[in-house]
Amino acid sequence: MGIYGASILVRYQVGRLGSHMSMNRSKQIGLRHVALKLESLGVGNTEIDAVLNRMNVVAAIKRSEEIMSFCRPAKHLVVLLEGVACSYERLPKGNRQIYGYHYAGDFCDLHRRLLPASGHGVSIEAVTDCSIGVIKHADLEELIARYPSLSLGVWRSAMLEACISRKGILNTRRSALERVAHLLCEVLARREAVGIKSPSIPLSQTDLADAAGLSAVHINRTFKQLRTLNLLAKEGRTMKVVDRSRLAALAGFDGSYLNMPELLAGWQLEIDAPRRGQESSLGRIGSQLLVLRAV
Amino acid sequence: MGIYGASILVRYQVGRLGSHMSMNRSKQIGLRHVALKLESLGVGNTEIDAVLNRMNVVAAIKRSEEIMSFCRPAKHLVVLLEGVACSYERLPKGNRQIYGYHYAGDFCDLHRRLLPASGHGVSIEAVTDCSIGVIKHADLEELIARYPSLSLGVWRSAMLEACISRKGILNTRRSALERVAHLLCEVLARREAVGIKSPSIPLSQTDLADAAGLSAVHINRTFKQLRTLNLLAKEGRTMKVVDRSRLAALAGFDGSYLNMPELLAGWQLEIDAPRRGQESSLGRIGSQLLVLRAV
DNA sequence: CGGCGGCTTGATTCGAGTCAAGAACCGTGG
DNA sequence: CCACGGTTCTTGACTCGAATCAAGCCGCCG
Repeated sequence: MGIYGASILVRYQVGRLGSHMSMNRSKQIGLRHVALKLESLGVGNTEIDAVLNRMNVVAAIKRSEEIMSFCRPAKHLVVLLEGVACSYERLPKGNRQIYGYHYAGDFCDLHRRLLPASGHGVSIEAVTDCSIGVIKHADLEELIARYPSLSLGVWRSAMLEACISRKGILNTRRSALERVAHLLCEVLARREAVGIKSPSIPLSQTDLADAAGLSAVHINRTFKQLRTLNLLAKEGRTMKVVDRSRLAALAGFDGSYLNMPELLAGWQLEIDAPRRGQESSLGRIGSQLLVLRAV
Repeated sequence: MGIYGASILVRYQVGRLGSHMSMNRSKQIGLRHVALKLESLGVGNTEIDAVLNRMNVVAAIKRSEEIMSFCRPAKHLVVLLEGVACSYERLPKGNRQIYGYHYAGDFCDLHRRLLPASGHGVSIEAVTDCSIGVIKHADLEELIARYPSLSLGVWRSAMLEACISRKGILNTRRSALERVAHLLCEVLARREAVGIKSPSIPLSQTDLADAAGLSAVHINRTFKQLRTLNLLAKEGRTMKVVDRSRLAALAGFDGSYLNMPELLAGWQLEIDAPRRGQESSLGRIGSQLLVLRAV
């Protein structure tokens, strides 16, 4: 694929990089993720190469650090190379709403150049230790002008964000149990897409509460409920998803909106797998719970 | 500006067009809206002309009709020329969630071509009588490849949708009163952007309930409350906004996310206008209400 | 005239938030 | 090794906002 074709200028943020990771390896893995992401957006190999060639800073961000504050005054677009970040906004009360999680390969602040006013108030924070790369807005725009497939790709990427946000809105209409289940399914699916197949979810309950729009206390109770249903289990400090397909069934999760063709097999059709001819009961939580309990 | 420069091929959908409107006039107004929209997205005049030249069907849709079902099998992109539509999705229970309203000049189904799977489940319905135009996906993509400013524009448009959806998520965290106020402010602002300056809102309470994510009953009660606060008034069948700035203050509405530079003067700064030095109380509804009542 | 869709209102239920206190689990430094 | 302060998790009791159920009303159109 020629991903690492040309020489890539990498400058290290002195003293910020975790000492344990090999920089070359880290860089390569990160760039591969960007390449995969672009590929999933329909961008051609030539264009991917061109983008990677312009990416010229890599820095490490520690857990719970603000990512955007790191590169003022925003002449660059930030790309996540490794780790998980989240974009969020704070309500007047202090309360934060997490809009979504970003994974390796994702563009973090597409809005900043295009619609500075619209993105006002949105911040991005590292949920785990992260490494990021940047690309100059001017460079990216030049490439977009040159390569139609790239312009389709970034368009698609923005559209995808919109679709995911819409699903988020839809999700607020569900009960807490379904909502949390849906959120977990989404997180799991997106992690798999970047190659993390572990069923453990490295997010604190507070994080998940802010993402689901529920109070931390109620998230906790919901988890307890999911545990008694044998869908989740404790694993030391973090949660582990025990039964993905039943979790997806409970959530009514259909991952097709995530635009990950290669993953759909595992998720899409399991929703009505458990029962035939009784689909009407699947929609209702009350009876749904009873079914799951009985089995 | 040369909007109507070249000859525009317009074919009428026989028998569907409302007999009372003059087609030429309707067509021109609609196209002007598309031009304004594209302009607000930063698209140049040459490109706007090129897009308008490829738009070649105009049809009328009556209130509460499904717009998407009208043009299968989706080789075209649908553009709203006149009227208001809404995109929505239905929950398993039958319950519908309105994602947002579309106004004259908006693209309705950007996702269908780019991310068919992601947009699955989303429908678009005419809220008032509408007229629509279409443009072939192939044509649009050809233009995008040719004109960088157009590709930035559609990118921006998708991004804008994402930002608006995000605000929608944020909105679900507010109380019903603030939420409804915010929704009304958004509707008002977007209507103004397309030249409708009337303070009356032509949406049924059910529509607003589905958009706000509240039950119709509770929307009604909230309206009553807003009326006793002298923010709203009944005007025959529909609602009329009496005091825009106090409504915006109550909602904590900052319209800048809507990307409408020309409108910001009227909205942006009024939020903390009523009181100085007491900003802390503005965030809290309880006291906020008392303030409003006292005045 | 009747019927129907949208609005209005009351009574009741219930899910989720808030408050508060305790327990388990860090990482840190003595 | 243990003592510590600080998160994060857990649980209970209470409150409250919004959904639901139910009924009556208004205005419209056939």
